Amino acid sequence: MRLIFIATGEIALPTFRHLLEHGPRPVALVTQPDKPTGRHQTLTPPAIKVEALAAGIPVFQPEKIGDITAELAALEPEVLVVMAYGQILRADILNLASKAIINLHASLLPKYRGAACIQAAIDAGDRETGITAMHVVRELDAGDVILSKSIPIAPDETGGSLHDRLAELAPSVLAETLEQLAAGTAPRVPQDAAASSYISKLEREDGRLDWSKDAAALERRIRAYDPWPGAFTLATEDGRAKRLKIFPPVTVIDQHLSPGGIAIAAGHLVVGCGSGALRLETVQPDGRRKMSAADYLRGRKPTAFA
RNA sequence: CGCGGGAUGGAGCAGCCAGGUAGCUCGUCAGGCUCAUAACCUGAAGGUCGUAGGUUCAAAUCCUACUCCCGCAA
Repeated sequence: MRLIFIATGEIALPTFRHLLEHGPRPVALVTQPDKPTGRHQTLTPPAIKVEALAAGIPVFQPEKIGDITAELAALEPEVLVVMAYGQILRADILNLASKAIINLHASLLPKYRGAACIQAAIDAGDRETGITAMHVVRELDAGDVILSKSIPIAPDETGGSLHDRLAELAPSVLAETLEQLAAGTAPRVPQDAAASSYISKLEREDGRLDWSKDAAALERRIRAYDPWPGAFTLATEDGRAKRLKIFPPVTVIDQHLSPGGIAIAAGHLVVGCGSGALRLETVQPDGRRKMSAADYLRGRKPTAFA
């Protein structure tokens, strides 16, 4: 089967490797252009590009995938597989493959269409999530579903741990999908639009905690947003607001404090929420490295979080 | 050279702007008190103030270069 793999995010790596090892070997990889990244804005290639080149797979990095429609068509693909690519596909791309264009999405569709699907599942307190294989249509993540596999979400699950586990789940979803497509037995289940939800891309600023919310919800958010985009608050120290990152785990405790109010006792740092409170374990002041809440309190004297 | 913060005994910080041989909160060790404790009291050890130069009678403090850590931004 002639397959073109279209992906950028690291969640796609295990699936790409699986194809390299067990086939069908992709005839090309389409990924995002190298981008300036890190503290010094060095131009960095996507990790998947590096692996593709090492394996001798041709790589395309168009600014817009529509720019290389002809080149992709010349490869006469039967199947396009899209996973965490990061660009919206134009209509002419959707018709390139003779057999199908499918997308692997990290949620149990129709829930959590969009970019931040992994964080959304934890944030919402769901008990399970998964990988869904579907046909790509114009509307984002709205195509007919072929199959999905689910995994449970652990009580201490973080966005990072769930990301990694879903990445490992994806190869088997794709393998089964390809088998069924080849055999002509692939189901095609329309999504229930009424049950759908859309989660837009997260920005760093989205990680700011709203202490008026319920303690349990904040605890979930801190786990969901770790390591990206991270959770933070503005800590008032000496009358000045300083950014303070907050890392899991945090513990929900039954203590009454005003939202954003702080209680310090025996090296513990407790923050009041809309209902209940959170005991913090690990924080990181602006410009400093990650440290325990007890260490933080030794050198800093926060009076409130906002 | 994208912008910015930082490097001070084991930990987290102050001191630097207006140079004059180092301080706070803890930890560690010894002893004391206590039924007991992450409690309290007394004492002790532990730092060539990131590295290398420079200015000066004198540098943690001023100047230069370098190394490393971190935040923003992507």
